[in-house]
Parts: sequence; structure tokens; C-alpha cells
Amino acid sequence: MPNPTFYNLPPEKRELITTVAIDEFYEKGYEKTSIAKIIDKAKIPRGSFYQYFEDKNDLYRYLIIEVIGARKHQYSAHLSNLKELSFFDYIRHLFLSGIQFYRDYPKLASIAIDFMSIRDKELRIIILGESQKKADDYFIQYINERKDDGEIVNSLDTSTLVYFIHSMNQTLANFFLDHGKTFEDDHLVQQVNNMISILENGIKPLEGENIGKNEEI
Amino acid sequence: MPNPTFYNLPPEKRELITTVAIDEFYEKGYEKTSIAKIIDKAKIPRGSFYQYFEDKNDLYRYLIIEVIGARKHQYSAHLSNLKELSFFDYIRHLFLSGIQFYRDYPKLASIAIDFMSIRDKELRIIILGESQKKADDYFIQYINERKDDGEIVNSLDTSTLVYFIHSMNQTLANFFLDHGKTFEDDHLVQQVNNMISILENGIKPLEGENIGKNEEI
DNA sequence: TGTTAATATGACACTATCGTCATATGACAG
DNA sequence: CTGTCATATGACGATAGTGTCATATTAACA
Repeated sequence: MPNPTFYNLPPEKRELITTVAIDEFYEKGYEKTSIAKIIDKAKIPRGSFYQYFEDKNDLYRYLIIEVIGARKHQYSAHLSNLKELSFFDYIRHLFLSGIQFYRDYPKLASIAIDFMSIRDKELRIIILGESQKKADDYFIQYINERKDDGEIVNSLDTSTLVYFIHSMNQTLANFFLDHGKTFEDDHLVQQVNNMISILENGIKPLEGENIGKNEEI
Repeated sequence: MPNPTFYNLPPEKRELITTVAIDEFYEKGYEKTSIAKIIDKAKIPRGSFYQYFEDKNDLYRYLIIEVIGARKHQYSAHLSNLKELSFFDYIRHLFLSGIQFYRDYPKLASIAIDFMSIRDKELRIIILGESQKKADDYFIQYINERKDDGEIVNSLDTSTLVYFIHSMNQTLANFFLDHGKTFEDDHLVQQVNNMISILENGIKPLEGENIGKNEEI
């Protein structure tokens, strides 16, 4: 984490460094981002950088924690009635707030997505620390409750579901990355609804449902 | 692609280089893999490497194409009756042959998964070239046929489905990466079946299905 | 054996980056 | 005014990697 000195900096300078760092990580990704470039663009002397941060990893950690904060904020922006949502609406909210986050902070979102699929799993665990585990536990508990409520089929084990929903979230995030700039929000929302529809009902037609629509005689 | 000289090499030497390269890309990932390390481990002189390959990218491309070949081989090993399978069994086969591939070539599988989530999308497109597009087109057509057959609900647009199934495949692949070494095959197969079950029926209980199992009175 | 073409080799020049450290600056306290 | 503490600065040595090229080696063949 940054040295206190960093926080004592005049805000413009601090923000400049942050902005430049975000630009770099966004454009180059973690591995290819270099301190040399960052201090060059932000026009701070080499020694100063090492005064503020231990190394690249330290800077990265700082940014990721900022991102997570921003994402959580986005997520719980309209939290008030979140508890009352049905399970599928809850998931929908999760996904849609993801779109919103991407719209509001495209670079941060992109960095976050990179971070989630970063090679170095250890690094992720170190950075997220306990907070990730807590979030997971909370989600597991939530799903178990919804199973008990009869909102979710209980033939699937919870950990599979958690993994699956988490990965759907990732998939959607990547979908935004790939198509976010070309597609309208309408289309993205439609995509979310499609995903949720599959999650709800699967893709096998109910007895007789499909008959006569496209089928050959 | 490698210079013909590379293919003229005595097989042991060629395979040594390949093996070392695989080890490196497996351990370090694309970005952090260096030619210096590879020539060092394979004990070939620097000049020779550049005789065989243009650069790191060229070597990588070569490996990826090898991997894709191996994966295809795995996939169609028991192709004879593939056409007769139901849609969901077809998908199951797709997923299960993925496990098998991971079992047979763990490092290659890992490299392939990395490749599929590689930052540099351009690179992926260049390497896969037309063959990816062909495979996609084939799959789209296949799904459309299955819709017409009434095997899949036709309220979802095909491209969403393709994306969804593709991402399930990715999810499973990552699951192998995370847990493949600790879990028995039984467990992995169970995981595949869970995924397919979600794909088929979703996770919302049918009318009355869940009642009385875990629900409070 | 002599000639030629293919291949092998590793020293070299170049570039990029890293983290440190001795020194400079500045602001504030006594 | 002076000493002290926090902060700023950028030159420096070290490391790691890249791609090239002049030279050496080998194989094949007339």
C-alpha cells in the first residue's frame, strides 16, 4: 500500500499519478506496464515514485482496491430494496450494475476484468485477502436460503452454483469488453435477460412448447 | 511459422525445443516467457533460435497450432457416432473430451486456456485465422438445426446460445485448472453433468418440484 | 579433393527497466 | 538564523532481454 507521503501529495498530483497509472494498466495490462513509462508520463522523478510505492505490484494493489470500492458503490447504489428482490432479479441487478459500472468507468472495469483473470492466482488472493472470502461466504449463505425458500432447485450443490454464476458474470463482463462500444445499452440489457432466462429455465423446450413453430412437417 | 530448417532438425532436438518452450509458456505465461530462458534450457545457441523462428510470437503461434490440432484430435477421437447424439449429449461430449484433453496434456491445455483469454485479441484472431470463423459458423448452423428439430427452445437468439455454451466451456476449463489436480475424475464428470443440467433445465424448480424438501412449514 | 550451399554459433551493440542512494530543497520550530 | 525532519531528485550500477552478423562448421556432391 502507498506510503503516507503519497496521500499527503497535493490532490492534483496524486490524481495525475493515479490517472496515468490507470491509463497504462488499461492499455498494456499488468505485465507490460512499466514504472519507467508511468513516471515519464506523470513527469515525476524516479526517486519519488519509490517514495510513494514499493514497486509496481504495490501500485497495482492500490488501484485494484480503488476499483473494488467503486464497483461496490455502484452495486449498492440502490441497495434499499435489494433484499426484497427475487433471486433472479437479484442476479439481474448484479449483472446490470456491472454494465453501469462499465459505462461509468470503462478503463477501471477493464482493469478489473483483467485482474479477475490474472495468471498469478496468488497475487489475486493476496490483494483481495479476506474480503473475497467473506463475499463468497455471504453468497453461499444467500443461495442456501433461496434453496430453502424453494426459489432454486436444490439438486445442484451450492458451490457449483456459486462458481457458475460467478463465471457468468465474468462472461458478461467480457461480453461488454468485446461489444460494449458497438452495442447499444438496450442490446446489452437484452443479453443479460437472455442469460438469466437460460439460468432460470435452461434451453430445453417444455413438453410440447416448441411444436409446430419451426419444425418440419 | 517456423523456418523449414526447424523441421529438418533431428527429431529429438526439435522435440526438446518444443518441450522446453511448452514448459516455459506453461510456467510463466506468454508475456513473461523469454527466448533467453528457452535457448538456455534447451541448450541451443541464440543464433540457431532465430534461424528457426522469427521471434517469440512465431514460436507461440507454432505451439498454439499444435495444441489446436491435438485438441481436435481428442475431440473427434470417437467421432463415428457423433452425429447421432442428442444435442445435450453432444455438448456433454464436447465438455468431457475437454477433461480428457486436460488429463492427457495438462500443460498444453493450460496454455490453450491462457491463449483463449489472452489480452491481445488481435493476436488470437491472427493465430486462429479463418479456422475459428469456420468452426463458429458450423456451430451456429448446428444449433439452428437443433432448434428446428425442436430440441432447443427457439426463443433465444442463436448467437447468445453460442456465446453461452462457449463460456460454459471456458468455465469448465478454468474449473479443471483450479481443481483438476485435487479432484477425482468422478467429481469433474459430475461437474460437467451439473453444467449440462443447468443448460437443459435451468435452476428454477418446476411447479411444485421443490416443495417439502427443505422448505419451512 | 575442392566447391558450394545450408546450418550453427556466440559475441556484440542496443534498449529497457529496475531499485538505490547521496545530495538538494524546503518548511517549520526554537 | 540554524538545525532538523520530511520530501524530492536524478545519476548510477546492475540485470535481463532483444535481434544481428561475421565467422566457423558440416554435408553433399561433382
